[in-house]
Amino acid sequence: MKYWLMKSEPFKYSWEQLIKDGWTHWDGVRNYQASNNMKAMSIGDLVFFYHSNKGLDIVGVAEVSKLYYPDHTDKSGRFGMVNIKPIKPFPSPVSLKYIKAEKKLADMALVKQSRLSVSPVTEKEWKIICKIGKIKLK
DNA sequence: GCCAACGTTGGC
DNA sequence: GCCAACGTTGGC
Repeated sequence: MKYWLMKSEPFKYSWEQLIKDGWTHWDGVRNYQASNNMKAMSIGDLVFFYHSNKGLDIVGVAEVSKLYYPDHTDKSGRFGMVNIKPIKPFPSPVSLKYIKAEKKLADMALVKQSRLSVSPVTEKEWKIICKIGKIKLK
């Protein structure tokens, strides 16, 4: 089991929209590091859904539901995507502010590489954030 | 709206 | 293969 974090601007594609849709393909990534992270995902891996620009918090947990495949919106054929489906919203969303203030989370890629839209999360970080956000998975 | 960080492009 | 110029992301 691996853990990830994916960013989306809520006015482009929000958590609420994901709930409505039931699933989505994560198209539009044009960054090798982000794309490679998606390549490394397995079915059932869990994903924090983060709202960038507006909101600035982790609002829900999603699950990888389809392995990396070519992004049809990328004409160059260099980048791919995965599908995800929503699992659960956070009863208490975890803000970037909190993550920055918490020493144990200071090494998160979200903080260190603020421009990376798909990043890995360690098991330790995952557990801390779940606890803070008061989310119980199954 | 500004700007720092950083990825990409293209000339050499 | 280097690096300046440029574009984009995203927090503030």
